[in-house]
Amino acid sequence: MEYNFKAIEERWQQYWRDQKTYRVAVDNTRPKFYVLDMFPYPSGAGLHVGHPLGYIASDIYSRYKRLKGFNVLHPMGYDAFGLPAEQYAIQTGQHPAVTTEKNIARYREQLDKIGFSFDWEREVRTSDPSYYKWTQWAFLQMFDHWYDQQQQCARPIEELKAHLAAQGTAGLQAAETQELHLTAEQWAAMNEQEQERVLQNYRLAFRADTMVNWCPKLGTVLANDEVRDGLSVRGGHPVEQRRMKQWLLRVSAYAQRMLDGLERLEWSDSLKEIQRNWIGRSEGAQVFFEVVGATEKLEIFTTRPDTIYGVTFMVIAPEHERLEELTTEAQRAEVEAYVAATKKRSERERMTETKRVSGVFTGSYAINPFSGRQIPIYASDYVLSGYGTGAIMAVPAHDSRDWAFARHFGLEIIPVVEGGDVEQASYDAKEGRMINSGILTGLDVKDAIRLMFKEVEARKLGKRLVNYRLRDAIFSRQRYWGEPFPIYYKNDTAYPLSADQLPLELPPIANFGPTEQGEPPLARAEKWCTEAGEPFELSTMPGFAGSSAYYLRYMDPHNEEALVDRDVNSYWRQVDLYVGGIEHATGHLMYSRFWNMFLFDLGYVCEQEPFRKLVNQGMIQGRSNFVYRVVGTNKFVSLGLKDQYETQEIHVDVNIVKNDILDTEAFKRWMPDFANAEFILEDGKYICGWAIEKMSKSMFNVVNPDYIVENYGADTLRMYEMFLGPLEQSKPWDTNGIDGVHKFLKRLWRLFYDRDGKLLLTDEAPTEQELRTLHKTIKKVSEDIENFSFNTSVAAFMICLNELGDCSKRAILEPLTILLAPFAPHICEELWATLGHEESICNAAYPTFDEKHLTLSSFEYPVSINGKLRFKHAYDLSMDPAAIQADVVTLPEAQKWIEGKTPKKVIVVKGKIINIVI
RNA sequence: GCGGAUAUGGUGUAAUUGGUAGCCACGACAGACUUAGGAUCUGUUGCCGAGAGGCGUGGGGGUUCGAGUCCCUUUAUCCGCACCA
Repeated sequence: MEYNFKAIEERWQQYWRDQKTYRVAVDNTRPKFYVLDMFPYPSGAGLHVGHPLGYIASDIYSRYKRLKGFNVLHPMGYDAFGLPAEQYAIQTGQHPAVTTEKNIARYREQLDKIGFSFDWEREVRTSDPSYYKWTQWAFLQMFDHWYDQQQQCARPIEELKAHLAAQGTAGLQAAETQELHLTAEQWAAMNEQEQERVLQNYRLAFRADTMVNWCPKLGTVLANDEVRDGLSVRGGHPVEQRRMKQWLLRVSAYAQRMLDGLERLEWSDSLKEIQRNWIGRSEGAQVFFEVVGATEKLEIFTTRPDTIYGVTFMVIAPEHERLEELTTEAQRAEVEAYVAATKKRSERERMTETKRVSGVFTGSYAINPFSGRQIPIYASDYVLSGYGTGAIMAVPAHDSRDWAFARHFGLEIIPVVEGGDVEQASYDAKEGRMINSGILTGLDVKDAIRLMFKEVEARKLGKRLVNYRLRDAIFSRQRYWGEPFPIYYKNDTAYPLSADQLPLELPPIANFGPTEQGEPPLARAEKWCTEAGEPFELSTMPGFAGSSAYYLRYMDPHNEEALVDRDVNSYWRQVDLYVGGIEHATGHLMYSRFWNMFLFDLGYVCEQEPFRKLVNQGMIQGRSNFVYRVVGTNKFVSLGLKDQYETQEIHVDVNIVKNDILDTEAFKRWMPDFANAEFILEDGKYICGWAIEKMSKSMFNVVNPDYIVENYGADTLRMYEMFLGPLEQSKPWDTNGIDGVHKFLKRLWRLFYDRDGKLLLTDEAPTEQELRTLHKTIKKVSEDIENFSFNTSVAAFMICLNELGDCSKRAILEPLTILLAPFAPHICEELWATLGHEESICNAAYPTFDEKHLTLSSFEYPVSINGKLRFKHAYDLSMDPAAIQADVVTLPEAQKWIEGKTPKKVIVVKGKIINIVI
């Protein structure tokens, strides 16, 4: 009987469904383990062979943990809101809910075929009202809280109101949009709307007029992580800066905690580094500069207060709110022209032309508080409005950008740190002795910085300050297919719905594009207002809203009273292992941490961090194949001969190429154009060229998992994806080579059954050699799984079979079957049944290795390190210990190696000296 | 510009973490069985060399009895951030 993977896989998938094998529940008698995959956005294209890579790895780990006795939570769901479904809707009029539903069905079908151990009863969909109720709920909680910097904790807005009523802003240390100074009397004198405007300055979910990334093509604003190189990540459309009133989340309030929290996470160093950069903490000072003829001082942020004597001018961003006030009549025309020109330049242009110096003099002067000199104030787009205060003190001698600006406008350059030649370039290094710097002269830079921090505070010119690059997240999108805001308006003031009014369901509309007035699509909805007629918010929430707490919902997906029950949450606690792509480093993985910390502050969850350990699987790229058409003919020339002709390279479907050899008949059938193609072969074959490219339809290099499952089975697919290389490494998919893994499973099968289907199992006692092989494999495989080194564990299985030869002994095969079950669950279930077990192999116990069988052949070998003798323990199972002993000989020549000293022993293996013991 | 990662046969990779470089596979070559092979099995396969032998982990240097592994330097590729004051 041959290994009939198709029948086996169908049978066991059905069995798992029927028996609810993968259903989990809270069980206080067993330790828990939570393994999570980043849930997919169900796109219309379905899964390609790269998508399941992480799912397979996490499934292996889940199954392994379960066999080890853990109660494993391993859920799956769909990130179902999103732009592609909406754009498809705009083009075709099909409701996004319909296409999403269809795509999910397709995804589920593909996932099921691969044999995952998901508990599907816990499935969540972010677009489901019973799910997004809790997204809206969390938003309302953020709306109702502010961040107390002193207690490092979110607190109810009522407590803030009480504080304002009692003492105004005095003594308030809150995360805020801008610094406010109010007395209790001023607060009391405000009407409701005025008070609300003040509160918006503190709420963790708030509305503000800010510069946003506006994408005209998509008709929506985008968050910073959704924009790359001035283009939208989705679609690659140009993005421009615009001032708009938007909802934001005060993510920046948690910057320091998110930075500190990284220390406690088992994430890769590179990922932590990306988040550190994104948070971008920098220590410096806030300094106020007096402006000639103005009452209000100009506030700047600097990390180099030591260079203040070298400040020869100031620069503010073109968007700076005081630009107009600082512009003198004489300069007005020029400044306005500059601002207009800046606005016209897209974000992309601004970024690609960073070397181009531009700017304009405002006509105003400030006074350097230390040197007392008058210095001109410029506006330039090299100063960003969003960072710090949008204004800088320029030190051309020690900042390359200021230097370039000063050179361009002929401004003075005063060196204040020894070390460089300011005629040639700025000297940016933070080391050297201070010169030309009044009280600082003669000090080392580091001491000067320290002294200046004190001086600035002593002279009441400003204070020490930590700045973060991390911006608040823009939370509204002018789109239809997202969560509606549980917000309505009265006199342009936002009011929250109460929790019992949730979910606020997305209303049906027929046309999904923006209105002619440029309003979001929800403006088309009928009766999109409260019963009293107050209009609801027209924007919807962004994609990251729904994915920010889904891991919590999986713990308790059917709870209608709470996002997650407290007791349930204190059992599952947090995700122990999270597997997903690194592309979410600055998006989802930041927002989730923020969201979770916020819920932690409110006492809804018991862990600060959502994901304890995180593994980033690499991207699977495509491996494209090419044929070479002789120009002007329908003749195709094989790779090795193509240089003899003038050829044109054409992508060919990788599914009709095997081991780079083209199936010429299939090629003729592939496209009408090629029906009567002729071939110039080499050695009777047509060899294709190849290249590594992104996996995409247009390159004809998409390999579908269904195709692999159909032809080789899910178990082969699972093992081959792992065998391809280290999990975290990006690598191209190459179906060549899958035969090796498939052959392995067939060989395993043949240890149980012969060709005629006769059972080969025996109860014979295993030999010592066989036991050694078994226990070595147990040790290797379990260590490898713990280290996510799945490629080497697959290799270990192959070595194991090679060594076992045709051993059909139950005592060897039974533990081996359990060992392999996480990788190839279907065939192992079948073999497990063959071994006479009635229960699923998922309920078996993972075998442990016995040192006894390993120590037998292990030996200690001496190593001398820095002249000291140490012994290392080694398991070299390929060697007979007796033979090793025999190889220990003394060689006179070895004395030469150690310069005269007499060696005690020289260890020689296969005639080579591998060690000399002194 | 700053930061991070990687570099090993024709290909994917492995190496007890400083101890026989190339495990395990793919591919290729040869053979067996076969009407047939995109089935199965056996053998060979880093490079040069008929052989003995020599050379070999991107390049150069260093530490060490011993380096793919550690240090310095350099090159290439990939990724992240990027007027962040």
